[in-house]
Amino acid sequence: MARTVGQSAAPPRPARGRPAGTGAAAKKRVAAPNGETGTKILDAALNLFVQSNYWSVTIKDIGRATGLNTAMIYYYFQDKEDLFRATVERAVKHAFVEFETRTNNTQSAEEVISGWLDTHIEQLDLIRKFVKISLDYASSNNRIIRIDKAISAFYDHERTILTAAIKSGIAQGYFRLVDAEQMARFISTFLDGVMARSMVLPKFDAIEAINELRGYILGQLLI
Amino acid sequence: MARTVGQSAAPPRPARGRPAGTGAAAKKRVAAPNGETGTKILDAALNLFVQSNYWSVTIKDIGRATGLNTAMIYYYFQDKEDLFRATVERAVKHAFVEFETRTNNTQSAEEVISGWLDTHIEQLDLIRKFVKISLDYASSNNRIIRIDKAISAFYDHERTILTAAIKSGIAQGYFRLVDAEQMARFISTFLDGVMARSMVLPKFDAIEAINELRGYILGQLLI
DNA sequence: GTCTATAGTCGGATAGAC
DNA sequence: GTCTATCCGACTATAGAC
Repeated sequence: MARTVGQSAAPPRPARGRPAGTGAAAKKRVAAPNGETGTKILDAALNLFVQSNYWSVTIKDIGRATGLNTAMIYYYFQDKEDLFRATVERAVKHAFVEFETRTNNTQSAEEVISGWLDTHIEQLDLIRKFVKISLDYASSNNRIIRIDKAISAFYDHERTILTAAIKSGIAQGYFRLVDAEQMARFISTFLDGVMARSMVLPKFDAIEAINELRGYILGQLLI
Repeated sequence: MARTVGQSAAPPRPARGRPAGTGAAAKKRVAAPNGETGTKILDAALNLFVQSNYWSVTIKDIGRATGLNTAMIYYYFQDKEDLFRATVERAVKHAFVEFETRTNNTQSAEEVISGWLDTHIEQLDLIRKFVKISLDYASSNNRIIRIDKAISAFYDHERTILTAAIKSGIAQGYFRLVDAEQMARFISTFLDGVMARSMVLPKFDAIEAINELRGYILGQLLI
């Protein structure tokens, strides 16, 4: 984000509380978080992070939500940031699975685009969670390559699917000759707006907005 | 935001650190924050809140940024939350001033709508700040009536201007007969998407996106 | 109005028993 | 794998001198 005032960028402050790496432990995660407990922690953490935000949720909150002792969190994850990273990656993976299921069988270009919007309606909560934690992560000033990649992967995937569908529709003579990349970006940006606005204004009707988008888009595309 | 998991909503936790109202002070703000120093604090606070977020910014950060002692913050504001409230209200007020200046002299309906987009391009940074702190506030789970009102006022103002312009254009025969409310919501939602996406993806070209929106909108409206 | 100093509290992370 | 107990640091807010 552009900074307009001549303040020096704040370097990432170390987390509050006892500094990590103080003790003698070798600092390796003992268990891969794929078992029952690790997954339970990830699910609870995601919901807590989404309900408020990364900085407001404490390790003790996650312990309470899972019925686990706080020390258990550190048995499965290196630290709070590592837990957040795993949470983001898991959310993206979930969203992907839904998307792939949707776009798996070959469909007409119009069905792909409309199906994409349907996915956003059906998976509204999941995608809003993804956007929410992406926004939180963006304001953390602490880049983590794996998280950057997970977020980019989501948007790249979206762009790829939409662009291909639009180009295909044009090639087959169903769609008007539009700039496919631009149109895909337009759809994607609007969908982000739906997610953002439904966070800020609880009365906002996200489904209605998506359906209105569908009308505009198809009106533009269909010959 | 809808909660899908059966966890009880976390009640707002009291702020960390020493509890407010512990001491004997009468707890009234001594000075109205309109003087030089109060304004300086507000400006610095806004920029810091936007650069990262409410929970990561400390009173000491604001002290450093202003060159003031931390105790001075509490001389001008009741507590951190009160400072945040004043910051939001100030940002909204700023944005309003810009908008009013723009929409002051009578113009054609097309000019009003296009001018609105121009305002978003020219005041991109200011409006993004507003959206950013609105999003942060939305995830605070701690409603403050004055902040709710300030945020709603912004969106209501936007809706009013756009709807009126579209209706006027229709009445005067320049625009197609569209649902004015729906179209205004569409524009407004897309603009939110532009702001959100430019936070998440630094490479995103917000100005280009707004100009593309202009093309779509005028294409829809103009006969 | 501005500062120094510090109280009171909370949260992240660890050690080590079982 | 799970828990108890606790350390250490960071934070908000205050008291009170000047």
